[in-house]
Amino acid sequence: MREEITAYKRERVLEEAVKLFYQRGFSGTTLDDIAGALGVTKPFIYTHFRSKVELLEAICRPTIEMSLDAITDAARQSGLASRRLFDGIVNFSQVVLQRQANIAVYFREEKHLSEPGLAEINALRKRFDRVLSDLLEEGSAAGEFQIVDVRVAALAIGGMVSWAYTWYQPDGRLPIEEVGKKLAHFALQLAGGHLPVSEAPGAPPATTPP
Amino acid sequence: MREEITAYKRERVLEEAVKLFYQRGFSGTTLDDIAGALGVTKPFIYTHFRSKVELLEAICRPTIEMSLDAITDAARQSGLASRRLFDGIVNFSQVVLQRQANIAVYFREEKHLSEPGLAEINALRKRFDRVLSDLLEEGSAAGEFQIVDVRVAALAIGGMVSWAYTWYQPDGRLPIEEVGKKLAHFALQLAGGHLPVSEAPGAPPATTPP
DNA sequence: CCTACCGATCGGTAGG
DNA sequence: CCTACCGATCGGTAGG
Repeated sequence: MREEITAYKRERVLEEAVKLFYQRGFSGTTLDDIAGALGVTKPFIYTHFRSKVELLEAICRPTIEMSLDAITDAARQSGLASRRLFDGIVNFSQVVLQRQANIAVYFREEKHLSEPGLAEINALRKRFDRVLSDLLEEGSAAGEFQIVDVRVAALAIGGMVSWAYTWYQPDGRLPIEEVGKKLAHFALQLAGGHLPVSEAPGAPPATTPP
Repeated sequence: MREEITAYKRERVLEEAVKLFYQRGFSGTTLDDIAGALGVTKPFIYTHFRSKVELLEAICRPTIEMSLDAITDAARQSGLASRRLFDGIVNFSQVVLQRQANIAVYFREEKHLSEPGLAEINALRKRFDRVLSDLLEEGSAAGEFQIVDVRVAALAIGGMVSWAYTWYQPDGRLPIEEVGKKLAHFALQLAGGHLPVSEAPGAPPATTPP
């Protein structure tokens, strides 16, 4: 149980840190600010994180990992590339919009990450682009997509979705799910594809053994 | 002539500042760093800029103005919405990629802008989104585009292009012009449109008086 | 987990 | 007498 308490405290620090970094920026936020918001003092933070930069890395890396998982989980399925692309972009959009503050802090404060921390995250991003490129390539080979440059298309789609952290308003016109579906639709159209017209719920399962 | 010299000195300061802010971040760069790179001392900078923040604003605002002009110039032309969208995105891509460092610094360091400086830039960005939305709306009404949500589509296209500052490598595979055309192509496809098949150079001018 | 405090650094400005 | 600068230093604050 002690571990649970420790983990909880750590989470609370992260929660408050990402909120303040999002609002005021990394260098505009002091460790005293974070401590104050939690009703503790600065050294408390140092019992959970070695430095201000380590706090930043704990905000960024898991979020990038979730983004990679979102696209990978969908790409691994069986079925049409169009369907997997759509689902993958919906999943990825959920991560971007549900963890909007983390994504924003990552892209703004990248320069403050440590050398090894940045390297790890860059590796994850390369894998993301690779998974998306491979999926687009697969759909092109199958005649589902029409793409003049698969690598640039992957960057265009990734950017289109990532960018949503700059404009999405949680209390705005559209809920997260709606935005995700629309972005997935645009991604398909960008790739020159579309979902199958008959999307019956009773479609035959793809991996049923005989 | 004295004015020209002053303007030149100002430009040199900005040039060095954007380079260093791009490489090391706004708070990771001291005014002494910038002065040192120019072979002068810090007070020199203060004869041209009132503060470090004013330096940042001089880096950001003109670049956003150029982005707005890029899309507006194309949207104002006569002819098919498809053609104007294509040209507008090519123009906008040029700004993003030719002024890659300025764009990157703006998006990363937005939190360091002054209240009025940020407000001015936000107004420009709203106008950008409006011009692009109107163009998409126009093309939809003319039957050139198929768009489920024009406002989200404008944000998706804007994001797709803006994002290029994060991945474009000036010494990479593709020159700026090529990337611009590919992004414009993807934007058209995202909107469910395409350029007219016959793109003859001798097309009739649209505004010739009888 | 806090009080108390340091070594270092930075943006901005004085006098000349 | 002014504009354009430099050497030196100050007040205030940061991470640890």
